[in-house]
Amino acid sequence: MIRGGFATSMSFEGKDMPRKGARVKISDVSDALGLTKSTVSRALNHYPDISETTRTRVQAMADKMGYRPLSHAQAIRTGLVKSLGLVIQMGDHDAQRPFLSTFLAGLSEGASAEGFTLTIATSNSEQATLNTFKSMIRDHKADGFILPRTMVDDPRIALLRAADVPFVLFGRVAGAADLPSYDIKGGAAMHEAVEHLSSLGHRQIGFINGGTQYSYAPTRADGFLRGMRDAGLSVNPALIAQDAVTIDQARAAADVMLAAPNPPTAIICAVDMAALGVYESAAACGLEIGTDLSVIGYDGIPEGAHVSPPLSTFAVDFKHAGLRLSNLLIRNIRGEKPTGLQETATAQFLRRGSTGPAPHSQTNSKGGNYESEL
Amino acid sequence: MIRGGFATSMSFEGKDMPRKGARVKISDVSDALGLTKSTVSRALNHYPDISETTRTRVQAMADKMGYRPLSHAQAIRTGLVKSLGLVIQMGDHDAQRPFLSTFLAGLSEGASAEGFTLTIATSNSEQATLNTFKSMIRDHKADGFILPRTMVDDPRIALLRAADVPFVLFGRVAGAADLPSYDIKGGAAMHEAVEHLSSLGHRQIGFINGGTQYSYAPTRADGFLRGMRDAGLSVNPALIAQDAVTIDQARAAADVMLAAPNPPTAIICAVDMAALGVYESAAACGLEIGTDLSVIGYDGIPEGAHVSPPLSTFAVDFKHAGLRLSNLLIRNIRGEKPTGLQETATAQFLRRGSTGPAPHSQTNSKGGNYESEL
DNA sequence: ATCGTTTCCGAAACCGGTTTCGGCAAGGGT
DNA sequence: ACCCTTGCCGAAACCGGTTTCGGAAACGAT
Repeated sequence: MIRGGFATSMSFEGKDMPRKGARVKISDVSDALGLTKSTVSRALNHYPDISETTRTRVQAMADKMGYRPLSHAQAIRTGLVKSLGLVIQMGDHDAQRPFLSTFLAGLSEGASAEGFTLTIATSNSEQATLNTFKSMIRDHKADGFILPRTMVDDPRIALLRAADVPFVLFGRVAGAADLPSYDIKGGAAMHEAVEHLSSLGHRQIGFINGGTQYSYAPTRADGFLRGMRDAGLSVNPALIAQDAVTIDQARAAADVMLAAPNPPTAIICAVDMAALGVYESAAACGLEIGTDLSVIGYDGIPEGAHVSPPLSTFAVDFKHAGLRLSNLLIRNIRGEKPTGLQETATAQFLRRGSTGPAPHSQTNSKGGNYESEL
Repeated sequence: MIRGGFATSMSFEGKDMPRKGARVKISDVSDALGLTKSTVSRALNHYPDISETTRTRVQAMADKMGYRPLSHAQAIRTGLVKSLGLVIQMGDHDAQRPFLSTFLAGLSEGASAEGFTLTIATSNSEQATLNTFKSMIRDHKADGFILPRTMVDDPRIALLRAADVPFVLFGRVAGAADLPSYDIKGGAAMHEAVEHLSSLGHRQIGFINGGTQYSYAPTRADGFLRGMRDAGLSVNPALIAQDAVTIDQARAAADVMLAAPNPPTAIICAVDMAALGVYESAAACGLEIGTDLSVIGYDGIPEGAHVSPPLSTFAVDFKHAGLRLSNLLIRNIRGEKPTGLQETATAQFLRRGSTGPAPHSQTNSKGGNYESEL
């Protein structure tokens, strides 16, 4: 056992034994097996011209020696750096901030499951974002990109399409059915919100939408309008606001609504941050949330559980979103057709304290009975 | 002009002209200049054996042609992938979440300023974090790492030291004066907090510390104790709590303090989240923040400005922290001695509504006079 | 037995750079 | 005039892989 043969599988203990701490490279594996590195490479990459027996033999030795190919070494030939790119645009509004960490967790998990890493960059403006994309594409820092917060006319899409670089959208965009995407059905959520409030007797329902430049805005507005129609409620244009993504913006919008001739008894917000603005506006008006005024948000930010009363909202699973997005992107990078790379998910309604029966309601005042409908 | 000479500098329009859209590689540059690629490489990398005239000539042509070396192509020879690694450990507590985006913005800006990118990964446990480090080191995914939330006995440090990989600490750790680090002087902030409260007449001051496993905890506790001593106040052990990093944990700790024989008139929190917990506890006790009970936080989370009353706190510039950390790390990667790679910064006190004169105070009840001391 | 296929692997080129080595020409000293 | 530096660049090896090409051996069919 000590004086081993001269051509056994132990031969890599000889003079060619890799130094302690040194990376084991492909030639180490091929030397240990008495093969050439080209054979080892093809074996590990499942080339059809390698026999199954040597393939398993190579795989076993590679595992035993702990061989892991250097991704940037293969990248120079294959053109794949095994990395997913994410450009985070700060500043327009903070709404994505609360979810960022869980979103990243999902992305990271999905990426590392396939041996990919996550390369991220930040930018302060749309122009800076596009420039960042250009330089990352030029230097091939990533094999594909995740595009958070899809916009209705998204310049990133044009850029990436022109550069012929794979990408996946977080949020669908009209007229681009051939693009990989993952989306939460926010329209259905808004529809469900109206349904819920209607069942509680509300008839004057306001809607505070998010940023109109984002693709989710028309979708959620549509869901709200369909919900109103399906519930047989008339829509009061004075109770619809746009572009409220911060607390202050939403507060201003709610101030106007609550001072209108026919003030709403409930307000649906396209984003949770806006709902928190409604809280402030209601407090200023002396209205109590949950009794005088019902509020429903969307996103499921942690703060929503700590405000008083706790915010009824639609929770989005951002970790799962990240997980799916990275998976879709990787499959797109590997050449799958975009048609099969489109997924949607549902936001989960969390009924908490901010929704209650409509005040002065002649209809059913006990809304709890309707929970089973949700 | 159309029939150009056959050996002019325009010669790269000939058959060897790079195809439209194709990357310009180093051989394109060398061909255009009539040099070899080795010369071009050395010229661009400031080798001393290249004459100044050809160096500038090469540089000019490289700029003109838009040549950018492929970082993963040079990596295979140089061993540098031009990337900074960040492993974010989720879950222990959410405190880092609110700052994550600005922190990343700083890191990204500092990295890209030197041509580096940011490679990030997430993990769910300490063990997973260490494993992630190991695999990222083994596969050389980054040239160095940023270690957020330094712990008192940090296993990441041992791991990275053993692997001989550059890294920089966010937060100092005792007994490791030879490591690159960036830190905010939280001890000084706590000291200043006591000073401020003392000047407002408070004599019973509680302290709710953060997670004891983090290196900031003893530092801030020390700052608090020194502040108490310097203010001539006695420390009541019953008014000191540890390990409160969430709202609920801090609420529980405050509940105990406020029920103590000698309840505090002010509570200093090592983290803002804890301060929010104190708000809840005070509300439950019927105490009004800012008058019955003063509260000071630390971190400067955005929510602090929106609670009622707005939270007095020490704001930390996380963007600047990220900026400096990436700079320090890059310089460490480039071989600078760790001794010169240590920086500290100061947290800025934001006096808002949660601090007021001590109730029943026989001393100065108008604390505003003391603002100039801060 | 002969010949054409397959099967399977080695040899060598290649990817886009970097680094070592050696040599030519100009410059300097005597 | 000769030799020895020095400055400066080309040639070639190298980094750690991948991919193409070609040929030897095994196989099958006639």
